[in-house]
Amino acid sequence: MPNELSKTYSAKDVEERWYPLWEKKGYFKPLKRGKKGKPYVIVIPPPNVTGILHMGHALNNAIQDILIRWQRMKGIETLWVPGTDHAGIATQNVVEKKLAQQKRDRHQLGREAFVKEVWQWREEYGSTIVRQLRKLGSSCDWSRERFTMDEGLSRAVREVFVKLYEDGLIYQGNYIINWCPRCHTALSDEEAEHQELEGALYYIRYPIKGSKEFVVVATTRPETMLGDTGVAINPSDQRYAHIQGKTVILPLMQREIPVIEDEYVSKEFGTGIVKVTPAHDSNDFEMGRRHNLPEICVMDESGVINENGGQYRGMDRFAARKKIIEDLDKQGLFIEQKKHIHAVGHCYRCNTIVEPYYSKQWFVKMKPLAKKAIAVAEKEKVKFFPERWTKVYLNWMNNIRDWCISRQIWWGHQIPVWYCDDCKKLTVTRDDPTECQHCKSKNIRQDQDVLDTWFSSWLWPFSTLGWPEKTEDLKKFYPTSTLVTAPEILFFWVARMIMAGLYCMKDIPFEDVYLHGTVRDETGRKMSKSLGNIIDPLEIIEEIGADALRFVVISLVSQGQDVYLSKQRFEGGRNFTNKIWNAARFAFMNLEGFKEGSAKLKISANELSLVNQWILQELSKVSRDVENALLKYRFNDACHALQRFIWGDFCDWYLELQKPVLYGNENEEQRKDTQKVLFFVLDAMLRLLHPIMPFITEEIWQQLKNYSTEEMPETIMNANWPDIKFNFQESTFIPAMKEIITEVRDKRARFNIPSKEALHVVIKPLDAGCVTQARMLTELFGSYVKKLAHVGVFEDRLGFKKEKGWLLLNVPSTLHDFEVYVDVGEFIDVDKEKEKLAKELDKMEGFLEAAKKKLSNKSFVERAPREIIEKEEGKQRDLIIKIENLKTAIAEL
RNA sequence: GGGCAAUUAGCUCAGCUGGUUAGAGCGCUACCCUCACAUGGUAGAGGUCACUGGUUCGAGUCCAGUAUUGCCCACCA
Repeated sequence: MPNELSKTYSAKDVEERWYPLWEKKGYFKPLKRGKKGKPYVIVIPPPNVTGILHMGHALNNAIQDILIRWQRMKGIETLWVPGTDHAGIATQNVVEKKLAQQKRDRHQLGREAFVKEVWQWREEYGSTIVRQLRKLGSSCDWSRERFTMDEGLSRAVREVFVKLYEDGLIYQGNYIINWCPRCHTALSDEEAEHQELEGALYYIRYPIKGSKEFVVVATTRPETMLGDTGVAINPSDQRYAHIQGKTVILPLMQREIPVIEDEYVSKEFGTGIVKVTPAHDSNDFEMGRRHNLPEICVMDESGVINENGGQYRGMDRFAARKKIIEDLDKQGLFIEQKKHIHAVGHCYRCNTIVEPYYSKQWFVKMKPLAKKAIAVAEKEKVKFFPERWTKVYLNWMNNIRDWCISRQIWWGHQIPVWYCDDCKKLTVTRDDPTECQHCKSKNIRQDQDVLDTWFSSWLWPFSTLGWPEKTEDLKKFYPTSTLVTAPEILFFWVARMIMAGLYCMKDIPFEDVYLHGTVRDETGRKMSKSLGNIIDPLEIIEEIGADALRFVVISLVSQGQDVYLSKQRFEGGRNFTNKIWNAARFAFMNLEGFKEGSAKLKISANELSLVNQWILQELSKVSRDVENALLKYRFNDACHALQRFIWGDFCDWYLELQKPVLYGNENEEQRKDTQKVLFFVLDAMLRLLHPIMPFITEEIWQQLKNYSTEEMPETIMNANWPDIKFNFQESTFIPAMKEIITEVRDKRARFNIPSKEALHVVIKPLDAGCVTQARMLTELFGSYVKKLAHVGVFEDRLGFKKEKGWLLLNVPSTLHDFEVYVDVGEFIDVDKEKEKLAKELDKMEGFLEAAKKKLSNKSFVERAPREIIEKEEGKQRDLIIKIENLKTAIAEL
């Protein structure tokens, strides 16, 4: 019956079968079983509704799923809250693009119809990413799925806005903000991404009034001169003492503007004279305020020169820049331009160069919120993994600036502020007002702006649990346990969530923050659609399955280092799933007739063969290793430990060694024991692997259940995390046997001895006292060595005398009292062998030299710890023996 | 300008609190379609751990500096 498993693993059928079943049965919901105590909770970093699954998501969600599945199997109540983000600007852009294709635009539609259009778009496409997350195997509790604009979360946004306003932490004001001339909206400082660009520093003459002299200013943005209302020098700059208090004529505009003195001006940069444009530069703005300079805005919301720009009106800012320089040049006022590399802000959504723009916006005062957020990181109440991010976080928090939260777009949470046409006062309330709070006038209008997307995301860890209602979920699941995300949104999101949590919930939102690297292509570039270097995770899943994808991606994650991917890398994952599959097939073939309640092995050391003891010992080790790795978020370590055990220990050695036992009928009892152990190890192995590779483990495990007479859980998802502790007496026999086998195989390979040629191997006890032990070796391991190394005779012989064609094996460093010989007869190639042995001898003598030097070093012997010295002495003894052996072997050739 | 990472086999990377004969996967070479798997097996080659100093009995591992690369932050126009 179980042999229906096909020869190669087909991920697609398997994966499509299990996920719907898990979900339907409600296994992703918080389930109480086993351990009491604090539940383990993760909130998903909500992907944009516009999103489609990319490798970054795959990595991010694979990690979360591993943590959740692992904790769930440990009997802890787990919750993984999924959801999506309305992604204000990004989504609006997408829908606008769609409209444009239909030759429509949002202004034609009007606000209400446009918003409706976006909602419709969301209905249609918004579940794409959510469906794709399922394909990955993500075990989120979908019954709790949230959206940053759903009713509850909108309630939360409203609540926190009003609360902040009432606490005096939200204010409205005219300031220079980052403006995207393409999206037509203000951006926060974080949303303006600085990129180093090669620009130019333009040197321009401004005539001094009533004089033939000039002052020379240097600027990177000549077009802003149209709005200049002053020229500034440093008060202590002797070079310019003579122009203090003078007036200059602004070229092109012929405006008279004063020379002011301000400490801000650096004497070293440019000419030491700065043109002051208060409406288009944040430093100039502050300077302007200090000196009461007018603020003249010369651009409109699209970055086009407006009516204040005189003859340049209607020109795009960059066209104007060019024209202005030309015109200045004609007038002899342009001196030169010098190459200048500087960081220029770009819109994080559309990559347009942002314009510092003077406008009325809403802001959140951040300093008061940051205070506690700093403390919790310093006291490690919130811990960052890798730790180095703590510093980055603290640095940002300590230099935090106010957060511009108003956006001039339509898709988002409209700002809950109403202006009264009559008394001009503001109404800010939790429920939509019908009249002015102050004068009861009905002539009120809501603020047209919406809030920054992140103003809803920063509430995510508690808004998704029901806040501001006092729900059961909130009580039970807040604070959450681990946040898994990428460092790119450390400031945007993580830092702000910590502030919001402390402000609204009076408690941290999560205990651990695990920051993983960015997914890049093999040349180190970020994967992006525009670069055309993406590897589509869905395509990979289609081809080789989510398990293989997860395994590969996760094995490359090392402590926050970036992940470099190429398509070729996924082959390894496919091969590994296939290996597991075939190991299982083999196991099932050999469990024929086995049916026992052996899930719990109750066998003491002396009842099992050494090989069985050995694999159980290795299993204990790997279960410990995986546990430790996951505890420390060292996912690649967990992967490697499992791969090494499954492929190396289990498949390459254990299964191969047990073939004689399983095939042969000589020892029925040993065969039964081995079946028991095989069942046990396979079961444990699958459970250890399940968090990383959920589908294949479930598939095999369901088959395995057929062999158990004991009740096993319905799904491996809810099986227990194996806690395996075998402590058999360490045996030197297994490693020695492995060495003998390897060495014999080596001789065979190097001398081209055909596999049909059965070899003769002799163990020679070095003294009579070891005879019994040698006999044990040959008896215990005879069948193994014979099968795995194609040995015909494997015997022990006291006083064995080597003849022509016999070679001393260089191996069993763990067996001091024996020598092992193999007869390669006619196949011997003396020169080849000599060469190899000489090389080996050379190496060993080098090591011995080093060991001797160390041990004869007085300070080493005096200062090094005892066990290190003993180890070194042991090493020296081994080396001496080895060298002796090598020398004899060479001499006897 | 400030900060952070990285630099170990041809490639991609492990190497966590200093003590091994420095590891893995891929690739490479040779042999093997052996009754789980050729998406496989066996064996093998391949490294003066970027450089220079220092601390130490002992450094791939700690410290300082140099170089190269990448990332983040920053209002000097």
